[in-house]
Amino acid sequence: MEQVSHAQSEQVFHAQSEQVSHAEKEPVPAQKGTVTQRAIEQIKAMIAEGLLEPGQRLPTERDLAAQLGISRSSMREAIRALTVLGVLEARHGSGIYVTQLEAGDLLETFGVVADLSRGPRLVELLEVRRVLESTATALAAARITPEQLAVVEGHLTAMNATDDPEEILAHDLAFHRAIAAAAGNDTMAAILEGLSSRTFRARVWRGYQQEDAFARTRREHARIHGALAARDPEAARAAAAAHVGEVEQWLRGQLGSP
Amino acid sequence: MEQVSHAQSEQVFHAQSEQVSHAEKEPVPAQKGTVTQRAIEQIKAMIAEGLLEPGQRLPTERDLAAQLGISRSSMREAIRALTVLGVLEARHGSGIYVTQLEAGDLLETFGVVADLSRGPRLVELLEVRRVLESTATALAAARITPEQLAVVEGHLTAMNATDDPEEILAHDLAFHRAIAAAAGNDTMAAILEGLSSRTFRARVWRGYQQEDAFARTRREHARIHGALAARDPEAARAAAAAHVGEVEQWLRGQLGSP
DNA sequence: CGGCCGTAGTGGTCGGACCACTGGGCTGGC
DNA sequence: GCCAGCCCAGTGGTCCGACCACTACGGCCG
Repeated sequence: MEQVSHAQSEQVFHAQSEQVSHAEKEPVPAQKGTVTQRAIEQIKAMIAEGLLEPGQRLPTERDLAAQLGISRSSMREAIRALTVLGVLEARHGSGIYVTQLEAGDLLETFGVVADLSRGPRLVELLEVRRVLESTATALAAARITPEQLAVVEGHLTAMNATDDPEEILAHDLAFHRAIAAAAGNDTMAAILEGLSSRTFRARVWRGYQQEDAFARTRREHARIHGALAARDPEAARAAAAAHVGEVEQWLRGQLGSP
Repeated sequence: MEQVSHAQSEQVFHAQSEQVSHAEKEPVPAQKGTVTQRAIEQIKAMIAEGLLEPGQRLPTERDLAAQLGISRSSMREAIRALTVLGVLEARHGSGIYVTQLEAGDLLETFGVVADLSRGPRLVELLEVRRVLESTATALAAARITPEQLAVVEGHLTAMNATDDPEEILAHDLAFHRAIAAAAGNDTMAAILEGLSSRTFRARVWRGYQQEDAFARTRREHARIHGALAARDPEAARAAAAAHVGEVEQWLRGQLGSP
């Protein structure tokens, strides 16, 4: 509405486009895509080739921009992009650093998928979670240490000791997180973390908890814990699959009757 | 080195910081994080709440920036961030649009994880892939249509008809992609796509193919195809798990002797 | 010797100018 | 009357330069 007259037609052609003035002997100047996109790829490539180690500090934005022959603005966009991907980390006043490139760093964006999905895709996500969660639980049954098992048990009892839905949800998350951690596959744990993100579960639970879900959930969790304590991978796998599958089936039924 | 004298100490304090000058009755002005980060969250929230439908066009960068009370530069960083996440899509000269928010759009970034992972995490990724791939193959065995099966078969024969590693790799990818598509879970297919990204597999294969891997791969693929044709989910699951597990075990052994 | 403080340096933000591309309306030829 | 082509307003892409907010380091003072 309040779009004033831009008057951008009085363009004096300024000699600004000498951005690639210097000699470029490359057979293909690789003018593909935007300069920002190119910068993203180049930084990614530098990391992939080992020129940038995890935790290492990068040159300043100004230097990086000069190095790749682009403006600081474009370089900042590239850095921002790699920041949200969990590849880089910018510390105000200090510098830009490569993250540890661990599963948790890179898979944080996975939560966005869960947050923005709805309808049929929620069921698909739960199906993926069922597969991974059951596997992780089975692995945990074989590898879990007594200390880790105690943590799991702690969340189980804490979850049974309260009626506050918020607290129950928190301990529910921690329960599964502890199991995933005990499975020994950080990547799988990180994916499951994303698939169980706070907003995602809260959204599903909003209606699910109105059923007799609390009692059922407690029973299922007890069964999972029992299988872990018994070091029975197959029982653990079955219990976990049934647990997630329960919610999955309920959600599948909800799709037809909004 | 060639860092010239910035001379940025002659700062005349300009009245520029009236960015939040207007009345803000919120109990907490939510000054958390950077303005760009806030913009990202706000746009994400708009989409999550349904204010922005998939495919819909957003206001211009300039309008959006004005709406949220930030500069166009910061807004552009936010847009760029959401672009790399597969949430938004910018078309030069036309406008900014919300993507279809399908699994493929949002999980495209998953490939970055595979590209930047190395060492033990590669094994973890293969373990995840083994779990998902075997499940997807089992599902496909139960649901695949004759047309889809024909496509799978086509890639199998094409892969057996050439000796060009590049071409074999391409058909190998397409073979598994076709199976994943037949499983009926787009989300799972998208994740598997990321786990089988071109650069990822090329890196692993670089050494793997020197063994007698070609013949073995062909045999395993034939076994998978046979299970699909026989509509035998359990056999398909086993064949797929063995196929991925083969590479997984080889890679596991490689870790000790670089 | 230790804490305080100044300051250089770095990421964060802003505003404006200009470039490159798209799309629809206008014009002119057929 | 219709279609092709041109024209141009609008929009994303890029660049620049200034300034703000924060960090880290080192010298100064008690």
